[in-house]
Amino acid sequence: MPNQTPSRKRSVPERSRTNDPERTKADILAVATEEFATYGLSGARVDAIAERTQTSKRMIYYYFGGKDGLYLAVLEKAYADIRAIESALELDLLDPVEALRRVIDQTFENDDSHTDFVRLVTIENINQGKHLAEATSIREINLRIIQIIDAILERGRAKGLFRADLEPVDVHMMISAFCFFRVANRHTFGAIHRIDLSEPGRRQKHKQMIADAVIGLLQQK
Amino acid sequence: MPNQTPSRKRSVPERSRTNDPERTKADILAVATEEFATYGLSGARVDAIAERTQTSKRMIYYYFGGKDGLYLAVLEKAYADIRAIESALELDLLDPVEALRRVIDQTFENDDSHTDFVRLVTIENINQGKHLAEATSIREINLRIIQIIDAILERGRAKGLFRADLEPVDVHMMISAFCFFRVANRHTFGAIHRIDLSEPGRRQKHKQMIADAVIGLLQQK
DNA sequence: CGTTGGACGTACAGGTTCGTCCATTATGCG
DNA sequence: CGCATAATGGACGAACCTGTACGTCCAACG
Repeated sequence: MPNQTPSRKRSVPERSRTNDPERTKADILAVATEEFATYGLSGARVDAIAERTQTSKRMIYYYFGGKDGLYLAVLEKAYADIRAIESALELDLLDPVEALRRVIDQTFENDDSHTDFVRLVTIENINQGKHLAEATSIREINLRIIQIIDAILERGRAKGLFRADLEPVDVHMMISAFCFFRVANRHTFGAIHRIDLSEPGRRQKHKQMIADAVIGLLQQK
Repeated sequence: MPNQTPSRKRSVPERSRTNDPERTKADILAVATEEFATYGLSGARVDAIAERTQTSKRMIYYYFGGKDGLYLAVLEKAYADIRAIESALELDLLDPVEALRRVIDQTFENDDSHTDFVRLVTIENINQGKHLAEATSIREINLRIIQIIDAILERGRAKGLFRADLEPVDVHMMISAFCFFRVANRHTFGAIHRIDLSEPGRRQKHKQMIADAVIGLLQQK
């Protein structure tokens, strides 16, 4: 007597399945991004991701190989999405100070509105950047911003506006540090000092602050 | 006939057990700090901590109630240790600019040399600051630095050196953001830009940068 | 020198989580 | 139209992880 399988759940076969690999992958990625950003790499649950997806856990392993593969895909997509925004800057015609102000504004707004991205980067640092090391694509993406700042600094120096002893990477770090910290550490910093960092007034003030500080620093001496 | 325990491992009974609660707790805390800082809250393993301890897992539950309790204790101790250092600053006699430079120097060195602390704060932010909210002691600890900066700003304004429209919290955030970011994001930032943020030359340069930027900002206008 | 209570160790129960097996349906192509 | 292959679902297993039951050891003290 072979194993009968009569008790199959027999869900109403009215709706037929439609294969759509791209949609399935995108669906998984979107849900996974949220899960990883919320709970971290070790805190995220594959089952939880699968459940909130239109598809099943089997598909995660089919397309992404496993939890780590999925995490890497999420990380790459997050960086790529941010790149798309930054690359759109058109600054060649502006005077250096104004151009720099726009770059800072852009970074500020980016970090502020893409909290998932900020959290993923934070998580990757907790993980000591091990996954990022494998993703060569991510490196190229971020060099764009260095080129942009470099060009601005060059033009600024040519006009005698900026000092010459600061490298683009250091200027970028200063800007990034401030904008990133505001978002990444908003919970502890907010709780300790009892302030809401997302409140519009303070937001504006902070944006002004970092711009004034960076530009002031470049004009010193 | 009482239950014989013949198959007992029979470890050389030379060394007798000495009860030392304080030592046991400190031992657990030290190991746990490292584990949590390395793997995060969800990534840390109670078994792993117990194994690297002189004592057993039972004691973790005995003294700290569980994984969460242990994590909270680790977090509190980390903040307390940092406080002890910062409170030692003696700045009343210095002129405001020099005093501020010392505060910045202190913050820079603190973050740079206490990577465990930086990682724990990062982890707590990933966790949305939920544990920190329960630890009222931590809040008080951090208000000290605000008082210090406030006093410096007051004296600076009295002498007509500093502008009046920046709050101590905002100045503190600017300093913290830079110093914290350097350590917290050193993996991703270092990998992307292929630089070693702990290299002495760059370290010095960064310390100079943030000090010049903050002081310059306060002296603007 | 027997009793007592805090400090401690071992083993395990209960639940969770990742990853896979097997079966099934869709789709493209000859 | 039939077959090969890609895409999909559900259930399951094995490892892992937290927390606990239960018993032992030790120092202090009357």
